[in-house]
Amino acid sequence: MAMQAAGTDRPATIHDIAAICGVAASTVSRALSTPDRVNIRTRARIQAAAAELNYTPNSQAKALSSGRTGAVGVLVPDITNPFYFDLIRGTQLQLKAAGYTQLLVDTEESDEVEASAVEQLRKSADGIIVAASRLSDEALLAAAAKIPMVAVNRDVPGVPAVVIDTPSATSQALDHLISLGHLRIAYMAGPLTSQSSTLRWTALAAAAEDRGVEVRRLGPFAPKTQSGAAAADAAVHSGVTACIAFNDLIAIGMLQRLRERGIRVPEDMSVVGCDDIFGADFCNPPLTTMTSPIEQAGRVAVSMLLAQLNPLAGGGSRSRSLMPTHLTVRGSTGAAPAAL
Amino acid sequence: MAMQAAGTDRPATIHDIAAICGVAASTVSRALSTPDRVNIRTRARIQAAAAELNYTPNSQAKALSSGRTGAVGVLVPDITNPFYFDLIRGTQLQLKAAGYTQLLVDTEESDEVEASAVEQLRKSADGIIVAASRLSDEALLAAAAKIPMVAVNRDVPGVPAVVIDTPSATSQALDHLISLGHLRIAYMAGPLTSQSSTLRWTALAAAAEDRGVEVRRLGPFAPKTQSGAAAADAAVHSGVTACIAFNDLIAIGMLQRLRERGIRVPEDMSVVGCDDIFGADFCNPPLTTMTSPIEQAGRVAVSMLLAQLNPLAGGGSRSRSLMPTHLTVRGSTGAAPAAL
DNA sequence: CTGTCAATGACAACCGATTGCCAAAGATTG
DNA sequence: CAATCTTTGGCAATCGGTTGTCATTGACAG
Repeated sequence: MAMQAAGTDRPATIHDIAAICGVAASTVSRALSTPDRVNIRTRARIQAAAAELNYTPNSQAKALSSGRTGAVGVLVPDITNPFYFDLIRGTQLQLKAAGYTQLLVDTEESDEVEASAVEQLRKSADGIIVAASRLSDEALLAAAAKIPMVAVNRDVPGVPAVVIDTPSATSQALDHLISLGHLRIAYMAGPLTSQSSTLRWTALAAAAEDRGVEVRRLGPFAPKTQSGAAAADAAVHSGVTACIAFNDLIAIGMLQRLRERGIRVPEDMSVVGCDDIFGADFCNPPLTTMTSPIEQAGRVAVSMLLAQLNPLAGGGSRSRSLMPTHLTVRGSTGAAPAAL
Repeated sequence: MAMQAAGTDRPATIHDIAAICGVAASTVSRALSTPDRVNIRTRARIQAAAAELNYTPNSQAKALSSGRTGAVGVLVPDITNPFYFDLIRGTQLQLKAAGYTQLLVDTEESDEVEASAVEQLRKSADGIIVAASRLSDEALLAAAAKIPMVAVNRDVPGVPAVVIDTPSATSQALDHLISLGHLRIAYMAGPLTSQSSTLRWTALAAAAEDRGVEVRRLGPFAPKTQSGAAAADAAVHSGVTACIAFNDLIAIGMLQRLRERGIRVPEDMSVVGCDDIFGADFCNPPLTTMTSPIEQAGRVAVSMLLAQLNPLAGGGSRSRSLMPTHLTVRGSTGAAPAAL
């Protein structure tokens, strides 16, 4: 059995170490955080004692006195959406590497929940990463003034952001469909509050006009596989031969519905998704989609946030990062059906 | 512009309220947390002022002085595994409903990372939920002695747990396969450190002996779609006509590989998964699998943990909860191929 | 009219660290 | 040998609450 902390089962504090080493608590604090301010021999003793007692600083106390919490809030609209899994994984990895803790919050696609989460996190986190914010531009800007923030897939001047460049990939998708002979194409829109969906539609409409093909907008549809049924029916009813969906969830849902209705993909209808989430490669048929570097976006967002928090080295941190995407062609797109 | 906190942009504290109401800070604290200890009129004034200043208690300070953090750690072996998405969603929902914050940690399938996370969380969380722990029985028991804990899918006497009863579902799966005429069946095992995999195999082997069919164990395989390729090859090589996979990820990976190799499912080979994760219903062919109430398990785990933390009402909290599962038959299982 | 008790709210210690300020001790220099 | 500077480490305040203790007050019973 050990000598010192035999009886005490509660975690060691800075005072325990101070008592053992015969120094003041403040000296222990300095030895551990500002080693240069302490004599090398005292420091060694203190560090040895700390290791002996298996000391870890109490993060609450640290946060209270220093003002920094060592935590970063990550806000996502829907924790069950696989898109955010990849994002969360990216942030988690990078945050852990930097010694930060991730506070994950599901804002349930609600601007109110999101606003209150921001208010809450303002005190318990050093910064936040907001994915696909549902807040208005003004509200987001106001929030960014209160707490260091990086937005993901949300472009508001004045708010540092990581934006996945799906809009430019939509023209690749469009060209792909055109090259397969499609002339009547639909865009299956996402939520009205989603800026991504709006930007994607704008880019698509511009590209369509440029190429002289007709693209109509249908929806909005909730970004869930279940809404794919409605989307599929709407697409069939509108008479298009190909669709570009707001995201893979809708696209996968469409595939299921089209199969149920006996409409063959891609012979009768081509479907393009967006994001290349888990499942896009093994659905039936495998989904042609715009592949996004989601996890990487999460890592970049964390890097930008940390740069904001610790503005140490030279070179001001970039305030906007555009992530490239590309079209991944699989089995859900094919030649347009011959006109009757 | 407002009267009081016009200039100050930093969050209001208990002292601000005290100053406004002309009472001591402690009175404010009591008015908000122990309303009965304060005169109803003073209380009203304080509450009004608190609302006016948009006061929210500082969670760090609260944690430091009260010893309770209002946070619960959730440890999962692999944050990218869709199984845990559902679990996380369940815990997130229930924790939020109870006013707790979720601290999500990815232990990377490593017992060391897991142990250090537990040690860390011990000070910054009121309790933890450990999914599919990789710790030894002794280590887990020791950890549970230090901090309130609920294990998920890990059965160690003395540690409260939520266990999804997949072992008993394996005999359903086996009977299903037998009824389809399969006589040579393989179990594609998960990680050696996974207790779930071991229990599932034990149950399956017992059931097989009971029914007089041959079930061999192959693997272990990592619980990822990528390992499905190796699993598929092993299954084909072993000459079985049906497999029961440790989980859906492996099963889905197998489907992909079998398709590549031109082996038809279910005509040449039947595949059964486990968990019914996102994707199991739209892969090709749709996967026959043992459906687990994963999200519900997360919610139950939180309830059990909270009951442990606040042992208020009568009826000691249950220390073990078994979640029922059932077989969901889809397209990946079919009649055994006729013997040559 | 006085003694007892409950209700109320102030005071101060405390949670575990950080940090500004200062004094003591040792090193350096003229 | 004295004067000055530097290193080192202690003291105490602070962060924002919680909570035990105690004094004051008014109500009520005897």
